[in-house]
Amino acid sequence: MTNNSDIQESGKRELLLEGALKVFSEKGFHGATVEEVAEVAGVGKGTVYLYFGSKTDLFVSVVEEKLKELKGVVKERLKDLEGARAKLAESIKLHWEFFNQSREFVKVILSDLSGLERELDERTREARAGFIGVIESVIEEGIMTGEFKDVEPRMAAYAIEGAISFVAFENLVNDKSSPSIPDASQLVDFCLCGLCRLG
Amino acid sequence: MTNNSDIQESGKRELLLEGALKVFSEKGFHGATVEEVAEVAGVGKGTVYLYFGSKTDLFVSVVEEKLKELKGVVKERLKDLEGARAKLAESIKLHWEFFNQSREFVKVILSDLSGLERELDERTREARAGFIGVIESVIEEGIMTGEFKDVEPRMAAYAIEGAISFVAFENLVNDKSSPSIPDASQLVDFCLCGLCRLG
Amino acid sequence: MTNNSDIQESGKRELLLEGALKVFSEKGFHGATVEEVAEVAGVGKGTVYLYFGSKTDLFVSVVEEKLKELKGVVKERLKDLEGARAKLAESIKLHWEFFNQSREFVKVILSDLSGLERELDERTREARAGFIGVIESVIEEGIMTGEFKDVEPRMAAYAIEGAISFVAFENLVNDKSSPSIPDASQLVDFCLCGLCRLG
Amino acid sequence: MTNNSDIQESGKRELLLEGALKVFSEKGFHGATVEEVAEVAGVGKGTVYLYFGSKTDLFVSVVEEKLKELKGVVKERLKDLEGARAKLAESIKLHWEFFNQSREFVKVILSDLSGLERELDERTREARAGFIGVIESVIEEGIMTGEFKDVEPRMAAYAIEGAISFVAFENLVNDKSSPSIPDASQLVDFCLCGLCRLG
DNA sequence: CATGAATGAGATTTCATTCAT
DNA sequence: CATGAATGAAATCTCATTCAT
Repeated sequence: MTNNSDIQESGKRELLLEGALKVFSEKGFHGATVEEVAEVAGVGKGTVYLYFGSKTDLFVSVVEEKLKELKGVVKERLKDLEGARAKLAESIKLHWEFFNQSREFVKVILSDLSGLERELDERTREARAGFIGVIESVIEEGIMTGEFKDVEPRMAAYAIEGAISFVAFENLVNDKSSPSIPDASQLVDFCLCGLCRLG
Repeated sequence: MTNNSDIQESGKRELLLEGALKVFSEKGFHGATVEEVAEVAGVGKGTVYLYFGSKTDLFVSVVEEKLKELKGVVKERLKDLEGARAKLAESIKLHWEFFNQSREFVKVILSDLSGLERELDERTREARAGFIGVIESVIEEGIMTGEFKDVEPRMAAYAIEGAISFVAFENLVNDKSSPSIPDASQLVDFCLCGLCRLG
Repeated sequence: MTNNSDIQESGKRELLLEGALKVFSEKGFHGATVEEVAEVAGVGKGTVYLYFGSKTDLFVSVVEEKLKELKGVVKERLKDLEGARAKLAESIKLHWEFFNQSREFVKVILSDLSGLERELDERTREARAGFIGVIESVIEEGIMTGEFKDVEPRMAAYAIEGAISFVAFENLVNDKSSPSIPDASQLVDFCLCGLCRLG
Repeated sequence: MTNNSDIQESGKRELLLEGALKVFSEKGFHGATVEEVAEVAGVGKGTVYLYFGSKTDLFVSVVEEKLKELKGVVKERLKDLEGARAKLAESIKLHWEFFNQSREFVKVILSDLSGLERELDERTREARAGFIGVIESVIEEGIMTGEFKDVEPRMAAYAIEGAISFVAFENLVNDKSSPSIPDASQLVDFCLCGLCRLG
């Protein structure tokens, strides 16, 4: 949809996104080569450029895709919940599950994109913003209903995102095959109530 | 005959570390070139390899150096404080100041090093762990004194580190010349007490 | 059952030659892509290879076609003329008109085909030679009748061809929408009488 | 002087220009590879980019260099001559000698540069114009002194240039080891007096 | 006959690293 | 110790050509 939009639905685009996710996750943006992505996707090198404008476009597309996916899941699940607290808890839980399900993806998110072309950088930022926007909304809602304190919603959202990402990343680099904290409840508690024991 | 060790006392190493910090911060690991670092440091390109084994070694050294520095500062300041709460608050504050003082450094910390040589990767991890260890200790102390809940200290430390980093990063990519939240008090409150209104 | 030869009478070949002329003229041999030629011709990319052996073959065919066409036109017009002088003048005029009618074609003629496959190179050379042969014959005739000096006919023909081509090309690269010398009379005079003022 | 101006005088630049002249002459711009040029020049591939910004820059530099050289030679020789006629004759002679001395260079001059970057295209045009300017001046002089007819000087200059180039090229593609017309006198006569027998 | 998705050889260019001075 | 000219491995991307439909 980025480059050549009218290509027959052969599923190659999906194959490529999957392969790219895998390779970028393992090696990061710069460590990965287009050739390897193509190989993993089971297509020729040139085919990549039939579906994506450049290596960077491919990368950004992977990020967009995944974040959009998560955003969708989160929004869907929040519909049935009442109360900002419950919603935030659920968001964090889903987020956590997502990161532990396709764990290497954290590395993709944290990948060094300094020096990307403006437009693509923009797209990454937007995808991230869109995704974080969901959490931001929940926080805003909580502030309105009085459940949450009067914080800067965006800041809080990024703080939460950061907390989840870093814990997930830590799990990852320590090569634990399963996360050291098995469920998200500790993170939920941390975000909602902080570290301090209540008065 | 001021100094007879085989450590060159010409100060070039320091010059290089400074230059590298600046350039890596601006362009990230992959965006930076050894040549530019040498230029900024005011030395020849070949000189880099007299003091550092490789570009990566230089990069890792910068990270180590900076994290060690911050670790030292934090430890020093914590000595005079009483109570894990106060100590954690101070840690966060210093951390925040650090990130906003040499703001671009966040990018360095988050830089994509996937696929690095094992040894160097190890050193980065250790530097980070050592640095985070300070916060971890404070948390452990708080748990013991009953100030903090009985959380997994490492997880909590990473959550805090992540929260700070992401908020700082968000400030960065939005090109705000000054951070949107001017001091760290909101972050401190978030980490200590969470989002929920008490009672 | 209009035509039973194995020559496809769908007109695609002609369409392709036309499209190729246009595209090669605009972008030169190397700047043009087979895909664009096919697009302009309104056929599929693969179709090109049904009618031509390769991109180069297509290119050479265009040259052949056009030069043959011009050769035909010139020969036809010369039939009714008397005297080598008049014939040469008419040839130059037609040549000039041709170059200014499909002006970009000069670029095609001058296009860099170095390193072409021998066979194709040969064909270009022959086409050019055949085309120039007309002028050569006129010159030979003029020498016999005593109208022209006893020059090497081929050399003279190439000199004339070069003079016309370069002036046309100069017009082209200077982006003049109409040639700076509107008719060929100056060129005719140059070729017939040279620069020097008589006696 | 194009890219990195302050490189020690190791003679590599000259080596590269020579190698490039040779390779571009044999294979044309597109047929030549940077690697081969480097090989012929006896340097590494990367070295090319130390002295020239790109393959195209290298190519244009060769053209500039050679045309400037010829221009210089012509100007020098014309100084001692009297009369536009004699000057033009000498110019043509030198031109002819030049083309037959480094004969393959014609192909370089005629090379297909469609689609070059604007700036470089400009440089080629200017080099050519500067070179042809010499002939143009001579023609202007001749017109003023009454030796030549009142033609458009630029057109005449290009016509002459074209005549010489095409004859030289014809010699070349026919693989004659020595030119079919050994000296330039026929060309001189053609340009000065045309084909027609006087009176 | 016609198509265009797929391919992969091949070209340019960058840049970490070396080493002669 | 210091330098920076030289190198060449490696990566991205293009595009003529093929072939299954």
